Amino acid sequence: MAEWASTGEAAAGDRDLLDRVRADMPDEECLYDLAELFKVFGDSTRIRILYALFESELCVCDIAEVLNMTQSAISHQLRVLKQARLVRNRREGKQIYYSLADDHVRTIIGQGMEHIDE
Amino acid sequence: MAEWASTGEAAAGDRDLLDRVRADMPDEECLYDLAELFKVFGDSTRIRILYALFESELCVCDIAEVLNMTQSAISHQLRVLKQARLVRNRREGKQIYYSLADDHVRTIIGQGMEHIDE
DNA sequence: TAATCATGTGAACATCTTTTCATGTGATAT
DNA sequence: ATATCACATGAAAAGATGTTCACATGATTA
Repeated sequence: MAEWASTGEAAAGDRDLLDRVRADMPDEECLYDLAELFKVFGDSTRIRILYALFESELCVCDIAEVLNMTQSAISHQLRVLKQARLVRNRREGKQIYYSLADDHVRTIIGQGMEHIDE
Repeated sequence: MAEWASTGEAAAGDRDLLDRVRADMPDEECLYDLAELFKVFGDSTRIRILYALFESELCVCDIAEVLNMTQSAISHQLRVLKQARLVRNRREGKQIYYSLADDHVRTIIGQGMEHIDE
């Protein structure tokens, strides 16, 4: 028996399997963007900011107060969230109000919650 | 006019709003776990591994070949994926086959894709 | 048993991240 | 205009992360 046919599952199609996997793989750029997106969710400060915005739009100093962090730290993170188009902002006088950009945020976080609650 | 009533949106409920936001915030541990989970998705190597496993279960060396990376690097990443319970494995002779642990993986990645395709 | 194959793992290195600190910008009020 | 408030931003320091390298483990075969 040839060595490439040694095991069940992966044995059948075989040389084709890896080719098929390669073929179905999205392009490099897409995968990179996807990883970048999840990286944004991968920080508890940013997760907390997003959760805060679930309730209502908030200005920077309010977020800072709720999370008990410096305004500067929050501002840096809001920039990351904005670049990922997860939040939007609008100015009102001196303050700038941030809100969730769309519903994917809720869905993604919701699915994440489901997974850890297993 | 008192300064705390200066703007529209956040002005009404007011002192209550931040309290409400604080109240609805999941506990620290939960938020941390959630961030940890997304951190796992936040690396293009791991995303590529997961995508490869969309197609079929695969052994470590096959994954390494498909991604054109060293077996060691893949092994390290599989450990991370396993600790996050995103993949499972089974032994078959010398080889160890990895597969997706559940459907949250597909859902989460799918939602991520939708977001970047905007 | 010894050799070999597939995989796991610890340490080291380079790189990237997050926060802090100091300062810059834009808007309001005096 | 000047002071003040809310926010943004660059640089630096501390910490976390991913890959490589060398080696260990576990299973098969000779």
